[in-house]
Amino acid sequence: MTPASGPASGPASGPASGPTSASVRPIRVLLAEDQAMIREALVALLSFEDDIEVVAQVGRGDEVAMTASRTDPDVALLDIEMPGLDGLTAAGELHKIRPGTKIVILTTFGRPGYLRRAMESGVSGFIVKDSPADKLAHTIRQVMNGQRVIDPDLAAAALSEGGSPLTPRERDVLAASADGKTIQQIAAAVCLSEGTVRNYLSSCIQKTGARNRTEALRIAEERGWL
Amino acid sequence: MTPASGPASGPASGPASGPTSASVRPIRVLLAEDQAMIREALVALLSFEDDIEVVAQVGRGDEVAMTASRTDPDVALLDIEMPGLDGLTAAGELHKIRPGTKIVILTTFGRPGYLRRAMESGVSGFIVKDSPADKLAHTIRQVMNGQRVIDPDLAAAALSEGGSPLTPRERDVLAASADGKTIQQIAAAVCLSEGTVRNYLSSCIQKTGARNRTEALRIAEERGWL
DNA sequence: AACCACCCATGACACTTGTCATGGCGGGTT
DNA sequence: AACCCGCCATGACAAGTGTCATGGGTGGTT
Repeated sequence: MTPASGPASGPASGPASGPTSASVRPIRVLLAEDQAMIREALVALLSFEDDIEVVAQVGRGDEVAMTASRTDPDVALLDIEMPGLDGLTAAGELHKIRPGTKIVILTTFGRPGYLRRAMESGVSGFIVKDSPADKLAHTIRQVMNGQRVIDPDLAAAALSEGGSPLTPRERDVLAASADGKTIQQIAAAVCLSEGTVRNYLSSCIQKTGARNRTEALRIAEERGWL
Repeated sequence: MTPASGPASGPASGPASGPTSASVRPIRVLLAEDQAMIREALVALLSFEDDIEVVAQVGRGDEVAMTASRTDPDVALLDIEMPGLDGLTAAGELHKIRPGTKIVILTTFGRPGYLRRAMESGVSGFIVKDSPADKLAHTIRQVMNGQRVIDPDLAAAALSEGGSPLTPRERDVLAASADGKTIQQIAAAVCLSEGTVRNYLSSCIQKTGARNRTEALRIAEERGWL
């Protein structure tokens, strides 16, 4: 009952002529978004564009690569927050096996660290859900033209921040300290001595400029250092 | 260019006959959701329903009541996470000035505490964004018929939990402890002695069964005790 | 009046956490 | 070989945090 709910419903009736590009064959889009209602709403939104066709939908990050191989999309539209595999990792995986497929990240949080990781994963576009709706179709057409689309404010913020100063191990320990876990629990989770955990956390706190491990975790998350 | 972007675009051509109800006049819907792209995508989704018309969109909670007075909707569809005023408070406000308007909460997180607060605010429907897309239109029609629509799992979870055991002051202090704040900072924020803050936090930790204030905060948030 | 719940505060104590110095191990650089 | 960096660990100390007992004040209930 919703539009384009099948994997291949065919192009819109008549010779498709998109608002900007005049290609006969519509742009084939894979959409990955975990919340079903939002996913189908985005499909509805794109169904109004004659030159764009959603050929596949997935609700988990770990289904992106396989579904792309099967449905051969031109553009993959990926949310970041997804079960199974986050959108950024899924982007890297997809870019490795299908370098020709353009990738657009569509996310709620415009964190500079996300953007940096996205650029390292071969992503062509990065837009936030706060943007007006027409930005979505517009971005899809632009990346198909070989352009890169990045929110200007976000790009500036990402450039002003350097890369993560945390060593891999520090990162692990800090990440394991989420949800108010005890030093004991963290030590058990990462298989380390409690003293070592405290040392790592201490240096995380130093490097983030925080006063707690809780605050350090929050700061590191915002900066995309996890 | 997006469907139903104007406040009053009129009913669909021909005598409207909805899939379930056979009313001539379409159901007038007010949509409140802060993320512009999602909001317009939901509008696109609802535009496929002949018996439903989105007559107003807002991106802030504090605009709900005023816009409802101006546009006279039958149903208000409210997200919870919004700037200005959260959706639950906005629901209470709206229910007070327009008790006839049905209210549906559409949210990302299905927390039992949210549901309880929603019920106290005169809400008729409560659905999560994980639901399939057709649930949205279906829910709108059901609440128009005077029915209540609540996710069964959520209802069970909310019933199994009692109300908040936290006293108002405990709630304040715990809420002020977010983001890894120090006891000093919390005390300054709520204008209390440091010792008193520790006492309140201690009882919060007791009542939540947590081992930290960090974990206590997380638990209280999940249960909707804030 | 007696009682209870909540509010606020203080002080003492024990536990957890953050910091620092120190040292051994492995790998890569100069 | 000397050096630096990251990894892991220990021990000691200081600071922060959680717990408990205690007490005074307010307002509502029985």
